[in-house]
Amino acid sequence: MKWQNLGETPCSIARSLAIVGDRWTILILRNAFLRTRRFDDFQQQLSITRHLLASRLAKLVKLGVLAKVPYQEKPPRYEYLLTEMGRDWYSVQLALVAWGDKWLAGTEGPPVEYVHRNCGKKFTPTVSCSECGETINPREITPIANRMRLPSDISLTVDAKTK
Amino acid sequence: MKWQNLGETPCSIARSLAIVGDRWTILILRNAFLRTRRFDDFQQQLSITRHLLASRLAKLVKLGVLAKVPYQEKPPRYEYLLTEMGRDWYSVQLALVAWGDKWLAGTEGPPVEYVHRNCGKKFTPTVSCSECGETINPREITPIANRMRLPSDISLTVDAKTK
DNA sequence: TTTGATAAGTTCTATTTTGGAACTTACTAT
DNA sequence: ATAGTAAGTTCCAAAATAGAACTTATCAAA
Repeated sequence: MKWQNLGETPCSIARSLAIVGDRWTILILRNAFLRTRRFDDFQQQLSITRHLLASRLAKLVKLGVLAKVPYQEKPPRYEYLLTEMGRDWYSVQLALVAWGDKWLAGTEGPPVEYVHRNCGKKFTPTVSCSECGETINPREITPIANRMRLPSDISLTVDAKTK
Repeated sequence: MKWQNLGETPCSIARSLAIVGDRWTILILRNAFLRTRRFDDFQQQLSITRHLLASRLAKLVKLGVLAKVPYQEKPPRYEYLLTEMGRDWYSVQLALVAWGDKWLAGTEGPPVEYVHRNCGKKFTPTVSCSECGETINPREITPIANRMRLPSDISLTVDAKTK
């Protein structure tokens, strides 16, 4: 599989990875959500090379995740703002944070906590069913292939024994 | 920033990326959730080089995401099974699928749909608040740094104008 | 009017990572 | 004896990345 083709395969994971499938891109988006907008700020905060940053930002703009917006004309200067598509990435970021908090935080607890202002409480981001609201358990999900060919043919179960 | 250090920074996103921050690893986990367990099956399904597959599997085993379990003794053969930590990754995967379905599926609709057997319906994975159950909107979240230094100092707002 | 600073990149070379293919080891089956 | 299977390892060429310096455009200060 070549990375150029990845975005064209009938799999939403593969397609997403074609955009955000490298570590720098995800860190750039993390900082965008923390209100970083300018080239040099990203560069200094992340210690990313300028070359890579330029190419990642250009890609995110091309694909519609960020918008490059002028903030002054003389000399021309731009900032990178999250689009609606970019803002929607927040769900994935929160899910990633929740996983890291649970499995990688060690004894010190999570590096960042989140308050949901609507209810005023610190919370754990939870992936739930849009229809019944229940928290998702992988064992209770059946994937149905529309156009993607699944490696095996059937439903997802996680701990099944070798036949 | 060097990748070796990424796992040690006080940020759950960075730490998670130290494990799953490359595209192959995420595709390996995708297929693991579709019941693939053996080296050659992963290799053929993904068209990944054997060398990379071996190194990615070893890393996932070392970090506790997969378990390498013998399934026969003569000759010794192993399969790679998701651990609890690995199964928990499913939340992130679903969030990623939901994002890809929404923004990258085009007119054909999602390549795979998911049924929540508990309620019997096709659903969209939704990230919600563990405390009040509401769907999360990034504008309603305030991150609180415990040990991570935030680039700016304050709360997250996505579309604020340049000052 | 030279010097310095700032922002947003681009260019250059060295190093690291990845891709592709063949090879190895330890069995089993014909 | 030959072929097949599973799980890797080895080798080399090609691609991506890191690190540092350089460029362009403008403003501000000395």
